[in-house]
Amino acid sequence: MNKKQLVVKLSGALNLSKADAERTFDTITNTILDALKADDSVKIAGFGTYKVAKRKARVGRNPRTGEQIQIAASQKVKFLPAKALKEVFNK
Amino acid sequence: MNKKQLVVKLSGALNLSKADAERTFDTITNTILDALKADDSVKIAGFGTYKVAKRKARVGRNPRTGEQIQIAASQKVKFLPAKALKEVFNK
DNA sequence: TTTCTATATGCAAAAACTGCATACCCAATT
DNA sequence: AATTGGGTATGCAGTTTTTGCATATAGAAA
Repeated sequence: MNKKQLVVKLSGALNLSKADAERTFDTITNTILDALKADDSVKIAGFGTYKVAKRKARVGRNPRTGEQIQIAASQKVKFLPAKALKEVFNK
Repeated sequence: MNKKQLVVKLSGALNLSKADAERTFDTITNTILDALKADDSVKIAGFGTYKVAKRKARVGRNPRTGEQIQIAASQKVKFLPAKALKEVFNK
């Protein structure tokens, strides 16, 4: 399912125009992103937690040439599924 | 930030009551979950992709006792941040 | 049409996962 | 508004899993 299909579903479920549904959805993702940018984690009960994970620098490799490469430290957004979410998929 | 705080922010940004903002948000998470339950991945351009990862059974270990443990196969929801999202946190 | 994403490759190192106790924070009920 | 029940974070070791490097291409999405 892509974003467009999701927006269509939301449009129906929320009784909104597609444009409004999309705007609503974008507002939510932006709100979450803003919190993450401010180095805050976002905990959503029954769904999961978004947090920014810091990854250390390390040695990588160019798979084509086999050549070693230094990989800089980086940050990435992590999503940790809530307990309820894990149970849904393991019953 | 927890769900309640997020709902308050959305309520302001979307000009909705808190109850409506929460209902809207729940509808979105439920829609995503339904797709995942149907074994579909959810790809949101500019944000990320949710998919269900299947993990095989394996042998683990109790860190306290060192005892070997059989771990059953399981599934978990994975979130892969989109390119745009990685860039935000690495500039 | 033009941008975005998945894939596939080998390999080193970081990170996750396991059980479990404690502390903590949140959500819901009274 | 306050209490309580429950989910979540943390630390521990050692093994499994994941990550992410470059790059082209195919396919899909905006």
